[in-house]
Amino acid sequence: MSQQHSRQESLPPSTTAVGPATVTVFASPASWIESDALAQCHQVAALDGMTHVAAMPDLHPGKGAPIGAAMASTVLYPFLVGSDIGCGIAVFPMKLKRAVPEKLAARFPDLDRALDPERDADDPAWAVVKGDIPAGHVEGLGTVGRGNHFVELARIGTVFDPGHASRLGLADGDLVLIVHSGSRGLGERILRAHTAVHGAGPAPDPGAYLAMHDDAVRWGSLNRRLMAARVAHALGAEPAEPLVDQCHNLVEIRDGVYLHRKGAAPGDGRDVLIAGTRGTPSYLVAAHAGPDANHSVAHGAGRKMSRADALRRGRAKHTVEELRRTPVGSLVVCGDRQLLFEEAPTAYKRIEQVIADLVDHDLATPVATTVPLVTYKTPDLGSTPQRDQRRKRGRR
DNA sequence: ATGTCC
Repeated sequence: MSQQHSRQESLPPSTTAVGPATVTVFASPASWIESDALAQCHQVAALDGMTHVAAMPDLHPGKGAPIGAAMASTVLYPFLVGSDIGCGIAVFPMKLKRAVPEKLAARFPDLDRALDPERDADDPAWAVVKGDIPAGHVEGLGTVGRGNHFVELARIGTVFDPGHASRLGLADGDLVLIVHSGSRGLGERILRAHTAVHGAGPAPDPGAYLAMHDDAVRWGSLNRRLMAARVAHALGAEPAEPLVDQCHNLVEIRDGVYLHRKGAAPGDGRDVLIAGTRGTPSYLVAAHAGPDANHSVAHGAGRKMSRADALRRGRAKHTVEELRRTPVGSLVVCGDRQLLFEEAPTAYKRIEQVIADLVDHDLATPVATTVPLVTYKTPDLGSTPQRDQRRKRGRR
């Protein structure tokens, strides 16, 4: 274990009370947490029924609710989970003979193109579907989506805990496929149906919401498996079950309250892949968060800049070429230039600091890093302005 | 985040 991640005395998290609810922030003073995000935490804490808000070190402002927080309440608020119900990160083993980024990038399948049950009936990826497709929802099946979603071929880098890594079947130099994606249009439809009637108010029939929500959670996990199978077949590897698959956007009933996770992964004795950026390593950690942290850990590096700021500042600071070929030597497949700037590594916090905060607060222990080889965001069509416009209008 | 308000 490196000095940086050695377990020292646990740092006391900073806790404040908002009426009956408490807000605890698991970040060191050295970590930059936007005041807007903290204000959102306190707004959430003031909601009816709220008991405790735990803010992770990747906390940043979201639409109405903060991202990177686990929020416990006696009342179920669908907007606290947001539209991407079931979003999560899965890690799959990938056995390839050679791993030349250029060659592999060229062989990635088009993950903007959905698998069609009829047209693509003979696609071998369907083998991962064991039962029914949740909610019978086939639109967008097998697609990655946009925003911070990605599919990444990576190599195990630094191994901090060889024993733990070995139990996962992993060793230095092994290849893995990381899939970060959610429930696409399904979760969005579920939230929209609620907000159209109740806005940011609670679910009047939690059971009815949870039934649809659970479908979206299952759909997201199935979709990650489908994409992993699509990529495995395209690269000439054998599809495999995920080593870890944790959902960071969902609501669960825990200790008799609704625990809303928004960009906060389950941290109760589970292994979690905490995503870095498209140009820095990610961290596989053993999570052991307790009640103060609402049994949660961070889900990624966390945005440092809004998308608008990242686009404006990125255009002045980076060339497209340096964003497509990163400092760690990986390639980023992304035919959408705007998305490339929005997702630039400099638009995110340093993953090392986020991990250090988790370690210092005794929420997680690093197992290994994954170093990107190829990150797939959206098809590279030899991007031209005309094509970007056409793609945006969905006329490919 | 999202078949996104074109």
